[in-house]
Amino acid sequence: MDYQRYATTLKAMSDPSRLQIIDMLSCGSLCACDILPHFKFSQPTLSHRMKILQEAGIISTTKKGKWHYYALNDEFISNFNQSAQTLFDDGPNCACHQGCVS
Amino acid sequence: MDYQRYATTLKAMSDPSRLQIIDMLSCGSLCACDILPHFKFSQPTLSHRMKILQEAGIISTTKKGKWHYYALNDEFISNFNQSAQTLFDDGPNCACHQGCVS
DNA sequence: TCCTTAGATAGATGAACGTCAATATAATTT
DNA sequence: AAATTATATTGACGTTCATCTATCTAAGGA
Repeated sequence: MDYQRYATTLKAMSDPSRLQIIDMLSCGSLCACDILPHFKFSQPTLSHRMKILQEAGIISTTKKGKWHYYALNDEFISNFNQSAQTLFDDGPNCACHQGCVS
Repeated sequence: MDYQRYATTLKAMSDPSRLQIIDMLSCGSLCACDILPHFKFSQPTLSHRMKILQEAGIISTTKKGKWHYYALNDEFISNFNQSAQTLFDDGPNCACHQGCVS
């Protein structure tokens, strides 16, 4: 499995407010102006955070008029669940397949 | 859901080598001296990383003679999977339950 | 055209993180 | 007891990260 790629995804998620944003997006898309009032940080900080989520492949942006709508990527969720399963199941990188006695 | 707690877990996981260590432990326990040769970093760095994983509740340590054995915590895996499901499913913090139109 | 609103970008600053060399501790072996 | 092996701790240093203020762009409305 691609540890680097999965680590990048996890790092983008590893923040309480980014998790809350993901939770908020789990039933539909929202624009930044809907998200911002739920948090204490500034607008540039939200913009920065959304960029992190986007670069990690977690969300996508679509533009409508002057609003930018953010939505969770479906592949993100399925990739995430699959990576978790691969990680926790016995696999080729698992210790017991490399000659170690556990 | 407890975003802070879940974020702490994800942050501890959000590193390629720590993911690889979790993968190695997914079928049994290992001591540090079994893990270290798989990586390029030094022994103190491994010790530091194991402490991060332990403080996040991901692994537990048991001492046998001069060896410290590390093992994944069962609750970690079940908590992780449950948190993921809670996050991605519609829930009370989801946008559509807070008066936003998506 | 000017003003307002939504959002992004730039640059600065302080905090957190990863790493290593050196050293400490603890168990084992000789 | 002295040497060795396994691991942890300390302290330092450089890097990355989160945040802010200020500014910029783009779209809409007066």
